[in-house]
Amino acid sequence: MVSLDLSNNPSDSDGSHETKQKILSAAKNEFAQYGFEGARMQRLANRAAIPKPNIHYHFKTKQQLYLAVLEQIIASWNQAFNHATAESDPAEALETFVREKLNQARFDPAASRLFANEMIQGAPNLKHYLSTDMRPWVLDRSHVILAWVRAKKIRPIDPERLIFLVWSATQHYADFQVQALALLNRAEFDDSVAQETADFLVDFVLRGCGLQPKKPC
Amino acid sequence: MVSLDLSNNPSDSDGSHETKQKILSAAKNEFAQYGFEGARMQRLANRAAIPKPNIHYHFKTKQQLYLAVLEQIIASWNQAFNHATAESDPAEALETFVREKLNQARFDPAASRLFANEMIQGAPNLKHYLSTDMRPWVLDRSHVILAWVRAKKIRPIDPERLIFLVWSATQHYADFQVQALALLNRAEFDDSVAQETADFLVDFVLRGCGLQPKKPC
DNA sequence: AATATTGCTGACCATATGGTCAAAATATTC
DNA sequence: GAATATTTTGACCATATGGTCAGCAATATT
Repeated sequence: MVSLDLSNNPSDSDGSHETKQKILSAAKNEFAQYGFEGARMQRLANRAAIPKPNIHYHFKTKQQLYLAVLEQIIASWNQAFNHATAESDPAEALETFVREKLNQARFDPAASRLFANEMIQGAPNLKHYLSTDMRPWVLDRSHVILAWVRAKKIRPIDPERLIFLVWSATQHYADFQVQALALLNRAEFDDSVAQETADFLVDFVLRGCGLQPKKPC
Repeated sequence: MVSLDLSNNPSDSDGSHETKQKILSAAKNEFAQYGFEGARMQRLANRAAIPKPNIHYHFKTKQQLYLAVLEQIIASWNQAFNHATAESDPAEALETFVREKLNQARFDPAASRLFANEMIQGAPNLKHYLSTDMRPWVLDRSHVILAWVRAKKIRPIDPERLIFLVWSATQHYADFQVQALALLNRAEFDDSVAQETADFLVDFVLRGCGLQPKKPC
């Protein structure tokens, strides 16, 4: 599901690898919070606790660093919901999908926010990825869902929109975390909030698909 | 539901009003796309087709302009879902809510994206608004939903999370429009896409709330 | 131990940035 | 229609920005 390729320095044997990861991590957070144009190389360097020129040693330009971060994020997003097949139990598969997506959003909110920023801007660097990698993946997953529909395991439903809805509902908790916490009157996105959220979403999605919720009333 | 107050120039009688609105409109788009830090005053001036100093005549600083835009957006978001009462028909009220929210996202995506940017950044300028205005509003709306639950018009459900889900599902179509179009393989968010989306979401939300969808099978 | 290679950094640069200001243009008042 | 107040703008400024570079430090290599 990966398409970007931006291998940078030819030598990645060992020592500098650590620094490079520190930079990538700091960059992810900086870009996530401020977007590409709003990100500042100096502030990024401060985050990584290294001198600014060191960044430019490992990544020639801001743009290249940004692309490297994007690549890393995309590469890490290739697991969830891939297990499900036409033979799977829809309720179980959907529940796994929702929980995995929510975990991604929870444990790597910066990745989610960076992606959000890129989308808001019109995906100037990911347009190709959207059509070349993401859409085929969605199509593939849609076929599974449609198989469930044909087998009457699930009510007729637009699979693409279902996937998109799960994405929005889960990612929103990462991207709009301040809002979520303010509205739920919670201080932080801790285990209890996460579990309540996951339970709610699973329940809601299953019902939306016409499936029985876990706890029957 | 409004709290910000940043009246700028004392004289707003007439002539400059037009220019001011042009600036505000251009600023909304610029800030929406690039966020506060990524926005450029010069690019903003180009959008508004006026010289840059003219902006600073009407708005002292970038920050003040940003706040003025935020204020305008917030003020325009005070209608949807306010009609519903404990006596309303839940299905009807929820449908209206979803459709109104989706229309907002569709016809003013810049507003939605600007708000998204502000949330992603941690709401540095809207923290107070979230707790002082938005949360009370959500609480108030929650009471209506809870009344429906008590009256057995609707299944037991967490009202705050329901509202948050509708927000996320609708806003996502504005904020992630490129992604939505790429995944749905559509060229633009036209009437047909909008209607299909609205129908899907209404149906899904109603089912999620345990209500009968419009077209019974 | 000497040498080559890689990794790191302080000082620096050209340019872009938010913002100013005085003067010009326009509108308003008497 | 002269006088006044408001709005617009070209020229300009101090600073911040992404990026460079020469040299130093550390690590491999021979």
